[in-house]
Amino acid sequence: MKTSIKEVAKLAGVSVATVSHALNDTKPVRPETRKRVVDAVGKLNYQVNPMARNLRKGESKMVGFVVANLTNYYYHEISRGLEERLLKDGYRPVLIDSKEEKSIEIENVKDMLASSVDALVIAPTTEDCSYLNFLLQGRKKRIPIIFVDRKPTGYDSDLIMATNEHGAYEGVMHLLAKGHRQIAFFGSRFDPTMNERLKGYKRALTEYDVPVNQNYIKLGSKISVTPKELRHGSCYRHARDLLETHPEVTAIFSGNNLATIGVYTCIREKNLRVPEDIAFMTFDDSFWLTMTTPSISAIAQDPEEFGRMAGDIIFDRLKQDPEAEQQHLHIRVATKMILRESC
Amino acid sequence: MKTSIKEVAKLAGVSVATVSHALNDTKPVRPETRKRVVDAVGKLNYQVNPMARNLRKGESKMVGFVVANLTNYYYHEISRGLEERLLKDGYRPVLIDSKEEKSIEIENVKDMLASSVDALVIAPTTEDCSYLNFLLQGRKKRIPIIFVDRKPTGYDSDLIMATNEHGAYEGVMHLLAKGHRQIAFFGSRFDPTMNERLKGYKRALTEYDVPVNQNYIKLGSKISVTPKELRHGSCYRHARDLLETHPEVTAIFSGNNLATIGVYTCIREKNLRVPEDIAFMTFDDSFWLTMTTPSISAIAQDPEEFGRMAGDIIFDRLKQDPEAEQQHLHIRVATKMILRESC
DNA sequence: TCTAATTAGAAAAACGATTAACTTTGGAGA
DNA sequence: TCTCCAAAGTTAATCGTTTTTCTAATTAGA
Repeated sequence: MKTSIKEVAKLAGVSVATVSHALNDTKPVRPETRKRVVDAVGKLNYQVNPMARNLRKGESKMVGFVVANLTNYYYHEISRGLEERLLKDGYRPVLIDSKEEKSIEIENVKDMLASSVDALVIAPTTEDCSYLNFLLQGRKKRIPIIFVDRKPTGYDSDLIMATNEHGAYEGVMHLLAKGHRQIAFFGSRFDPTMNERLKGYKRALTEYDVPVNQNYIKLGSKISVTPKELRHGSCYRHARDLLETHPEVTAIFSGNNLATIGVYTCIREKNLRVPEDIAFMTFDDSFWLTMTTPSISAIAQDPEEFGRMAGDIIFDRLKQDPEAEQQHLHIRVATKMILRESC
Repeated sequence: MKTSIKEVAKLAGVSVATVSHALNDTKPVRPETRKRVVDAVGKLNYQVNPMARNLRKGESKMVGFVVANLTNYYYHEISRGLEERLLKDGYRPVLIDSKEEKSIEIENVKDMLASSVDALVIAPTTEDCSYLNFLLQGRKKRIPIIFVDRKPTGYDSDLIMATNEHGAYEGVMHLLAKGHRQIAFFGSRFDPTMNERLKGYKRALTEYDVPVNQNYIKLGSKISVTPKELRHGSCYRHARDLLETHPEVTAIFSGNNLATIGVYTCIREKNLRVPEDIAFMTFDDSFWLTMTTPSISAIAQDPEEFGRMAGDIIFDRLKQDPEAEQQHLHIRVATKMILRESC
């Protein structure tokens, strides 16, 4: 064990209460006494034991971040922003991966609640988050819960996500304006967010009176693997099938970064010229999209900003009276179309 | 607050001690009594409060992972492997970013020790880790400390890292075998690991009787930024300078993934043909190295495996008698050369 | 049948802080 | 001079567990 407040008290010749008050400024302490305490702290290299403090104060200074799929570096970026914001107030994020499995997600949330985190950020795997009602029942103190990236049903709370429908709409409109009419849509998996993007895709087509062809819409399986394995995952196979059976397709809109890895790998292996043979655009920006030849146009989000915003909301909520009826924030962050060489 | 062991005890009509013993199998409990306890637990949806338990037991079930630079997704991969291994035994990693700053690293380690983590994994920013001697002094119970990726001086402990010297040697030998003689070396920053790679580079040159030209060796600054910003960071500028002032250079060996982002961005912007105008090889493999045209050859490590190995060592150490004198493991994991189109 | 050993459970101490409730002292105001 | 209040401490309760120690009851051995 380390040195405790008791030994500090003994060395300083005061009671533990006085040490605590001196250190936390919770009660007036004579300058002379304070000096004795501070000296003792320095001499003993004392640091408070956070477990004892947290147990007593009923808090943990931890924020759980339950991530749908840590394979997706997109979430790491959110985490970066979140961490940056939390550390400013002495809080820490604790990540856990749901691997795109609802059952794991539920376990994760349960686990986090059991660890008595002070707030929870959830990037849900599925739409239905009603399990939260069950998990939270019977709790006296309610904790802030912020959803990011995907909008759940069955449980309402603060929410931060991109203008997915509009972003996809804008991207597909660009492809249409360039003259493309046979445009395919790929997604790494079907979830509420992907659905919004798909809607944007369809709306754009409809606006140009292009019929929606279900054969052009391909959604991958939800297994969670490393990015390297994604190169030849389900999106890769779907892309290969589509390009072989539907050579009339002239453009692809990829619904997210993971799908792009598979689809673009396929395009490369088939030695298709981009954008001449096939135009390409993706949702989500990444540093490597400028390393490809040609560089890849994208509908960009700012995930780090999502993380910082989530942190802001958490501290707002933490400051509020937990009993007060609260209006949930549903924040939509605008996407930005970044045109490069691929379309 | 949530329901505590007290209420379980009351409902089951036993003492808290009995509840604890029944739940932890630390003492024999009559089947009938146990059933009453289990029923009460179920009815109240009771879960132990980990802070109370940890306070009492003097452990935290957390492993601190102090990362040199979380911008580098390489460390996220280590973290993935580590988390996977730790979760199997009910432990959790807690990440913190040192942003390539020694002072931040020291604060982070101090912070982690104060949080009473049960073990520490450190990917150090600097060679000199003697500060640990100071931070650890006066602790009764010593905790396992595992270094990954970079070998420190001033404090000896378990260590896991790649065969950096050999990996770089092998890569540069390949370039030499292909006929290149003017080979540049880029690194994102100078640290012990980069130094090992640089040595491998030099040894290969020497073996071919090629003099080492200091003008061909460029090391970036150590600031920590996002991968997107890295595209035009110090490695980018160094590459631009070198390619303009030393057109005789025909091949580049990049010392790590971050440097590659900058260097390759420059190559692309200059519209140089790879490998005809300039051959390219990098240390560290990434999924996007096959998305570029041409695909990029790499000296691959398996960072996830590093994480798992670190976890294994931690549990070994935790099982050992902490007083026993221990032999520190210095594990070197072999790299693998993956040849693609860039050289 | 009596003693010793075993078993099952309860009581209480401990972990290391915070904090509410007391004590003591000194000074101000009437 | 007396009362009251504020300041600066101390004592003790508390958070929710685990674990040591204690007690009572049962069992085993002779």
